[in-house]
Amino acid sequence: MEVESYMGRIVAIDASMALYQFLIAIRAQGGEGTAAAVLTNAEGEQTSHIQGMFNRTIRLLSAGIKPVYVFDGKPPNMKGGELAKRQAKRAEAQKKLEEARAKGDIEAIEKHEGALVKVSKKDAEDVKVLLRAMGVPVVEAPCEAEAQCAELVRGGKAYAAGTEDMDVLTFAATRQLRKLTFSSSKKADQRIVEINHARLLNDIGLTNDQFVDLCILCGCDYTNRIDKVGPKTALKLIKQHGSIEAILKSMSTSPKEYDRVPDEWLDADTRSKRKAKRRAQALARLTNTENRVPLETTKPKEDNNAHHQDIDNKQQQDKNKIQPLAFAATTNEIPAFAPTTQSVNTSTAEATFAATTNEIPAFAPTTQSVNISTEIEATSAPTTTEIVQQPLMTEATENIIPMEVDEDEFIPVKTAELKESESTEIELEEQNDEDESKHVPEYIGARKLFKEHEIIPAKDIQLKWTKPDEAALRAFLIDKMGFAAERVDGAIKKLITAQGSLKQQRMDSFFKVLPKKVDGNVNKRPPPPASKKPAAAKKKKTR
DNA sequence: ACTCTGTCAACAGACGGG
DNA sequence: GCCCGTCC
DNA sequence: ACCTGTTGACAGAG
Repeated sequence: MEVESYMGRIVAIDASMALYQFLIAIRAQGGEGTAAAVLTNAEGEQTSHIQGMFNRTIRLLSAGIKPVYVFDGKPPNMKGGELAKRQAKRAEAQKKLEEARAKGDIEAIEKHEGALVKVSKKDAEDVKVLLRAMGVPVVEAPCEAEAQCAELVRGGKAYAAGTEDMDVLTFAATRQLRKLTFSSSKKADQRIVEINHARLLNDIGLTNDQFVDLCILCGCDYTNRIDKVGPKTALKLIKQHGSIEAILKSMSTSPKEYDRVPDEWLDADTRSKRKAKRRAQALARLTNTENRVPLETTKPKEDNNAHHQDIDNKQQQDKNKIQPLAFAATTNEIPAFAPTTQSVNTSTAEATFAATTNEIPAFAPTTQSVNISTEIEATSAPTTTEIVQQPLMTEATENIIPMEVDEDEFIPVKTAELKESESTEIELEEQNDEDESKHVPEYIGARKLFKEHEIIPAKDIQLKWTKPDEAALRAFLIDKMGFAAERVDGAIKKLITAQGSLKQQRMDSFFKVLPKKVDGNVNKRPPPPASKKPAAAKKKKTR
């Protein structure tokens, strides 16, 4: 869509994500032999994000688009393995950065600095001050900003969520706008991409519940993924079976396939059985080193994982010989039963999540389903509201066939010989098993996160765009942040013009026909065309 | 040889003058 | 239009 | 104290 089509529209934007991007992108060369660094004021406070936000907001307003910025609250208390992975990655980057600094390797410094960019509380507060002075509304989400953006759209307070992050659709935002970063100098491809949630569901032929499951399968953030299952396969599987539970059940008939399902996705019972099997395999291989029987899933991909393996080896080599073997036995980076911080974190995080989700008030679920089903109308309306609620979930979970433990085709088990040498490792693992009786499959937690995310109901939020507070802006930008007075004044002029014309444009869009050059019309809400099929490809096709 | 998948690494702004 | 230096 | 999507090159499986 052309920019002009969105004149007068309200767009909810995830501020934290924008800030993050600005901090990474807006950097200055610091002269010869120095790494590029974020812009700062005299006190050394970061200003790149201020610069970026100020410019972009003025540009949006000048185009007649009314932004509302939504800030993150507390992170959701889940993200078990993912969280641990990120922490590890971060620590690694930190280490590498220091090494690079010591060596004076500029390229490496920049690379690792980028990986460590973080939006601090203060950064966000600074931007809130800026936005309020600009007369632009700010919403503070209780949890994830994307979820709150989606609620604003669903509740009619905003026309669309403006973000690149596909998660808003999983949160059931009615519309999403991408590529909202049109620039003043016209480069090629200035189009804004609009994605309509109801149409998307209609086109790919899924209910919202199925769509959420699809996103989880594709690896939406909060969970591990099933190896070999990407977008295409995930869609195929969901269409074929209807839910993750049904897919798992189907996969459980083939040991080879079922091996790919991450431990965290299994219920406690199946999971501990699998672990018992792995343990037996590992021990058998340990004591039987001359006579190793190759496992089918054993080949580690040298190129991909060699790095990680090295690290693991450095740290654990002599402590625990089971680790490398276990690593080989699973395709995941971190064996779930390995006595590392990772597995501990995972279980505690999940326990916390399980405990807290009960407290989440009955916000979203009803609103979501109702809105979606009313918009879908034709195709799948009857099913959407009821299809996947608790009953199906639990029922299906119970039906999953546990993996066969005893018949090991490849392992010659000689239990008697194993015991004395490896008893310590075994004890370690069994201690973990205790906590794991409470284990809830990861994808179920993720599902809850998408469907019952903590939000402020849209009806409780009032949005207002007011005249900018010129004095406050000058004080903040010029005096505090050290911006050039000339530029600021110029920008403020633009801002006032844009804010002033907002009302006019809005009236125009109500009472007048739109400018001639626009061939579509703004209010067009195309009904789901029964014939239009190619759109299904649009979602994944990069084009 | 060809297609479909998955994985990895690299990368991300906006303005204005020339 | 595109390229490139600059923003703090 | 957490924080990501896209792209293009590439490898492996069917």
